[in-house]
Formats: sequence, structure tokens, C-alpha cells
Amino acid sequence: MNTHDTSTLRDNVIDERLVSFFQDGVKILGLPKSVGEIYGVLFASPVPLTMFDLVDRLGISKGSASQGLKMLRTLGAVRQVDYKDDRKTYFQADVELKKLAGGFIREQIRPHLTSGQEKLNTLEKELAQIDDTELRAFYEERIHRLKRWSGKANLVLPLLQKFLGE
Amino acid sequence: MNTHDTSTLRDNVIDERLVSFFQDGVKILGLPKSVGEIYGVLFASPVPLTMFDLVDRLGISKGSASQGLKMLRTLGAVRQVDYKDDRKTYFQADVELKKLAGGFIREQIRPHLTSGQEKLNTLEKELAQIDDTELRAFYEERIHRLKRWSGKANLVLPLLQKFLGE
DNA sequence: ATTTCTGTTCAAAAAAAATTGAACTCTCGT
DNA sequence: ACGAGAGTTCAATTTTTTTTGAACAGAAAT
Repeated sequence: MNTHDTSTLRDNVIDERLVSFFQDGVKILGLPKSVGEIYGVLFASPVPLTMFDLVDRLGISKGSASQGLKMLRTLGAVRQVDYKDDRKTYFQADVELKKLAGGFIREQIRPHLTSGQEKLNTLEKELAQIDDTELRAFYEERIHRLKRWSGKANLVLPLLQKFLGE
Repeated sequence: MNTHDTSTLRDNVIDERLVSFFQDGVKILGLPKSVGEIYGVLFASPVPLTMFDLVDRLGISKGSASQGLKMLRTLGAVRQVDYKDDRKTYFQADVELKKLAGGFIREQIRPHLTSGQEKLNTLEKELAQIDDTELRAFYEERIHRLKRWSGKANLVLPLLQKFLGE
């Protein structure tokens, strides 16, 4: 039934370890395990793979594979490639740290940072409502401190990206 | 029944917003919501608070408060302080970004990084089992790449900490 | 020495997050 | 224009994580 070459897909110790490596790896980034597994399989494969290959290798559902690949694509961690002229779509892992970090920062960190900054601006305006002068001074200091934190984060992210890109 | 001053603890808009700010804030760090809430209340309070104050203010259980404070203490985000001579323990938020970042890196990032590096070393040794020369070369490249990633992470963490401490 | 108060622990419950799979859409080949 | 294959979507289910609360331990007051 299987009409295409699977010799390079057969399980081996190295593949398993790489998959497990990325399972843990994505955990600390707060991404679901299956996303790590998918990336791991692609990272460990010298040839592009289809969604079916992933379902087959990992024993996950079509839905999981589809959603995981979608997330990896928006993170810029996986790329669609032309390969073999069948109807299936082939995927390949993107392995440049710079790009991976960039995608993660853009998709997972920036949005939170931005919404946090908006909250701080709202908060700052509401300080006027506090009548107690001493208490207001205290809150002013705290909010100012948070603004400095988020300013630092804004500065450090581009530096980080630069550093990771050699 | 309540024998100590609670005037500064009464809910106000600012406090609520700060709590909500940290609820979201800790989410991106992968910590439980209640930990963010606890830190938020302490961050927003000009005076040290007891565990009971947190249970009261947040409507969380004693168990949650105890566990959350424990985590915050090991992260170095909250400090026990001497305050009023009753039997209760008083807590205060630590608000220096440098210290907070340091604690997070030490407790949440380093251990993962270390275990990842160990996995890579194991993996490297297992490369010898691969007979196919071409395939082995491919895996060698991949594993070498992962080692560079983790080396970068080792370099960047101290830099990050330094940058955040002014 | 007993009771009361403070805080911890951990099994059970609740809540949140990830995964499944059936129904659906789209596109290609006939 | 129909049927088959590829991929997506999302409500239901499963798994994982967080929270609860009752039992417990220690320390101070009576």
C-alpha cells in the first residue's frame, strides 16, 4: 500500500532520542508536546515528509498533525517544500536558530508584551483616582517600575535575536 | 475578629489591575495563575502581608497560598520579613528585575538546559551505531547544530542577566 | 498537658489544555 | 460531474495541571 520510499523513516535510536529531546525542548517554551514531536521528526529527517508520515511515525491523529504543522509554520519552524510530484504537501524543518528564535519572539512574546504595555498605560491614567497622596506616590513608583521592565524587554529582544544570529 | 490593620488592603481598581497584570505575566513564564495573583497582591501592597491576607483577598485556599508562596520564595520573588510581633509570617514582594530574572533563570531555565546538554552528549555517543555513512554524517551535522544552540544559550543567559541589572 | 493558632502536605476534585476523529471543503483525476 | 485523496475544523474526549481541603505537625499561649 505504501507507495513511496520509507527506508529513511524507519525508527532508530537517534530519531527517538531527537524526538524526545524536542518533546522536552518545546515544553519549556510552553508549546504542546505534539508540536515538539513533529518538529523532532522533521529535524531528524534528511528528506521532506508529509503529514501522513508524521501520523504514521508518531501515532498521532490527523487533526493533531495538521494543527501542529500549522503552528510550526506560523512560527517559521517548518517550511513547505516542493518534492515529488504527487498531491501531497511535503514539509521540512527550518533549523536556523535565528529564524526559530525570531518566530517565537514575534508570535509568542511580542503580543503579550504589547498587551502588557497597554495595560500599564491604562493603569497610569487611573492613578488620578487615588485620593491618598502617600498611597498614590507608592503606586506611581510601582507602575513606573513596571514600565521600566517592559522598556527593558523591548530593548533586549532585538539584542537577543541579533546575538543568536551569529 | 480581625485584629490588625486592613485599611491598606481594601480592594481598589489599581490593585485589581495589578493582580490581573501579573496573572497574565506569569502565564507566559509558564507559572500557575495563582502564583501571579499572589505576587500581584504583594507587589501592590505598601506593607508586608500574611498568608491569611492573601487567602482573604484572593479567595484562594490555604493550600494554594502556601504552595504559591513557596514557589515565589524559591524563585527569590518574595521575601519573609520581620513585621509586627505576632505569630504570623509576613511576606513582601521582591521587585528588582535583576533578582527576579536571576531566580527564574536559575530555577526554571538552567535545569532544562543542563538536562538537554546531557541528552546531547548521550546522543553523540550513539552516533557510532549508525552504519550508513551518509546518514551518520547527516545526524552528526544535526547534533552538532543542537550543541551550538545550547552553547549559545549558555552564553546568552549571563549576558541577559547582566543587561537586566542596569 | 492541652488547646489554639500557623503553616504544610498530599490525595481527590476541578479546571485547563491538548488530542482525537468525524464531518467538511477543496482540488485533482477520470 | 463524480469520486477519491489531502487537509482543515471543531465539538467531544482525554490528559495534564492546578486547586482544594482535610489531616497533620510544630510552636506558642493558657
